[in-house]
Amino acid sequence: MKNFLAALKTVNLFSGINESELQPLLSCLSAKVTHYEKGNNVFSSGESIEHFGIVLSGEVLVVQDDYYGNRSILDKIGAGNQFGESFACAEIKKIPVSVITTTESDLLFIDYRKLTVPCTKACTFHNKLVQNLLNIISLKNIALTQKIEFTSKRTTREKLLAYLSIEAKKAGSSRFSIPFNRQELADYLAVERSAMSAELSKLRDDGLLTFHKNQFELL
Amino acid sequence: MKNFLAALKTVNLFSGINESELQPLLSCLSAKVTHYEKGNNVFSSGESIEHFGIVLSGEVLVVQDDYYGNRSILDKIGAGNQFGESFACAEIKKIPVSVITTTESDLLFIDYRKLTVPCTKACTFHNKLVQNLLNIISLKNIALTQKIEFTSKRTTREKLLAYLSIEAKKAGSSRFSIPFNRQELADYLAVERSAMSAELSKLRDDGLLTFHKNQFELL
DNA sequence: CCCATTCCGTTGGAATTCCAACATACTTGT
DNA sequence: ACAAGTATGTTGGAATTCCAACGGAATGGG
Repeated sequence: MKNFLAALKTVNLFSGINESELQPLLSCLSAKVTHYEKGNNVFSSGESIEHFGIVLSGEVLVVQDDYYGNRSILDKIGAGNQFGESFACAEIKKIPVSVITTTESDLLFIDYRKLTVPCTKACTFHNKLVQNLLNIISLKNIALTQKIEFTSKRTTREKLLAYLSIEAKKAGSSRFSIPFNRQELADYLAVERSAMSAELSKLRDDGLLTFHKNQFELL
Repeated sequence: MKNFLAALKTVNLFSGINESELQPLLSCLSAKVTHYEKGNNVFSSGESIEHFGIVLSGEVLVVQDDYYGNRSILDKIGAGNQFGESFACAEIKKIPVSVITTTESDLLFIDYRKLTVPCTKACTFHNKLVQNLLNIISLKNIALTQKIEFTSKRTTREKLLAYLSIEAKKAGSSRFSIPFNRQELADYLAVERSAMSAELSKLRDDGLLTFHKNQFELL
């Protein structure tokens, strides 16, 4: 486990937990590390899982196959990040996704039930872990809700204005910068990059905003 | 509190908790009921909240105001349902939404920190509560992710096929029914109802599926 | 400095969606 | 059975987006 200390320290599920507590914590949770070769199935859709994973080294993909067998990539998880926690915590009988390794990987698995049930030793970090987990899932929840707000608008113009006006409000100023380049913003809002660029220019011509690179100002 | 027993029994956060345990549970959590008049602000955007609400009677709206002051309704919460739990659990400094009552309402507030910290009396329901909360938020998470998968497709046809093919897979059969009428499905997929109807007909003519009301079959 | 690459804005035609309007079931209440 | 209301399918023109292609600006090596 020592080899993975660097990775473990970057896991946000463990944030606020002292490095010296990590070892007892992991044994208390009876966490297990498993090594996978490239291209292995970690979880298969249809399974029921009560544990979730943390990538210590390597990379995994969360993928979804539709009725016709077309596979789409939902997420790419690198070292220090976790996967499957929502499915484990939701206790659903059949997970709708599969998880596969894209490289040789070391994965840490944690049983989510062990988190919520305080152990006999009254470990102090149990509460912290649960709070961290709630934090992580809730933050994701908020981000997803926000994104749906934007992508549910019908036109590119509406999507842009919805997104930019929330960013302005978040920044507390009419001048603000966004964390995306054009292609990323287009993907985020689910529109064409070039059409979005054109619409940005039109918004500028209509006197609604100005921009330079990822610096924007609403007028 | 007794007046609200019927409502409390429908709260899914309390599912699996015995009715006789509700009273001690609520006092252990130092939960408080507050009465609101119609049109009151329960939470205001910009605040920081460490407690979330449960509607015992009446109704509240979760709303978001953009930079220009346009208000959009994110959610409508009736008796037995909760609001704000993601914001409380995410511990964000400024919530991006406001919550207002649309009718006279009785709201129950619970401090989310009291949930995660076991009390001195070792209440048995603490674990259950935390698991329920994780469950609820995770399920919402999964539902939101799924919806984004569909709405991120570019064309109505792609959205329909993505949605229907996942429903077919979920049902484990090429024949299945969906929980939406046409207008609801259109709203869910963020497209026009009439355009969607037309596209459904085209998909039928193209031999990809058949349907009758909310009964579908993929071919 | 030059070359390759990436990012961004622009443009025009094809494809798609929106929108309003209308027709036809199907439902519901009386 | 009838009327009113709701849900769904259809259609045509307007508006929007997609898509491919291109050019210029900015960036990063070598």
